[in-house]
Amino acid sequence: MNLTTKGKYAVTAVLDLAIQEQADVSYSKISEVAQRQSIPAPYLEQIFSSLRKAEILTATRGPKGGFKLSRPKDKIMIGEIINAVERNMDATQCSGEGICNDGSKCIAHNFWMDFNDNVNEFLMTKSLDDVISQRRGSVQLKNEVLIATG
Amino acid sequence: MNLTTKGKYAVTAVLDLAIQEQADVSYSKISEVAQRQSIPAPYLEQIFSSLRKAEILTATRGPKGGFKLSRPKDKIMIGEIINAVERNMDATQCSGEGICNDGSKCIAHNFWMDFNDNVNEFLMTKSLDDVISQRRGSVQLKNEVLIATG
DNA sequence: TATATTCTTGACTAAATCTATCAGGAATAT
DNA sequence: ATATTCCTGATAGATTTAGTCAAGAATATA
Repeated sequence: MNLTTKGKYAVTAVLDLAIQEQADVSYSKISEVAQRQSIPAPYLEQIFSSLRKAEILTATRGPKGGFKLSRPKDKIMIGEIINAVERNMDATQCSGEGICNDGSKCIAHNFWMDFNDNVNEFLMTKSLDDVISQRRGSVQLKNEVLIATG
Repeated sequence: MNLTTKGKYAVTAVLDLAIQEQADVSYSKISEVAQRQSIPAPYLEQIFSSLRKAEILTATRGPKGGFKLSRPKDKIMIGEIINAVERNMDATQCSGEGICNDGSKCIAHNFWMDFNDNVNEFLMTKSLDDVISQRRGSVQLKNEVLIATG
């Protein structure tokens, strides 16, 4: 499993675009986002390129050009962003193939599959809108209550 | 956030010791565990050393020596094992210090803190016993139901 | 006591990955 | 035309990972 600076920059930068959209700004330049969020601009270029290919962002070139969200901010999930730029978020050693110990499932295989489910569930149910509205996802809150009551 | 081969080997190897204990085997040699679980023995040596320092395992040297769990298998949590061998499982850029954007919290800071909580909750509520009994943690099952029903 | 066994410690290394940088090109608004 | 902005691909240093290796210390057993 992998969650690096790249994925974190990606989430921050896309959140920045969502906030701009809220303020009625359409396209933002890489250099603007980079400066606001303290991200190296040439690195962000790479990251935005991946996000555009993943159809999370839309770009136009030339003066007044830049990037914007390709969808409403409640329809873009944090997990999508991470998957678009990170190598892999799978916790199994075998990419889920079940060949982690000499061709068979290792004794931790099912545990890591459960872990994957947990992480993916979390990341795929949090939209940009949830995050910038400070709304903690309702699933997460209910989960916390359950844990507290056993 | 980091979850590497090392952490996965660690979980597998400690699960192996838990299974051995269930079969009334007390001490297991590194070489035995390594072979059973397809882990390079000298690497496992390093890993077990960390786990001993974290008081998850107990070792004795000499013939008939080896490693065993330092506590009952329902009192050792998977999260402890990972924390003992991995560099850091924190998803924030700032190690939680809130200085991730030019000295202040970045706009994703609270989200990553929530993510940390979710992951830690999962890993710290799963014991070795839970995993080898194939018991899915009750928290996780309840969570799944909630998600399904909205 | 001698010996084989097993952990203990620390140094070392090759390969992979991460975190960028940079240059040149293509599209577009004015 | 020209300035602007994205687009693409190459490159490279630093860091981390995933191990290996050697020498030493403790212990059981004969």
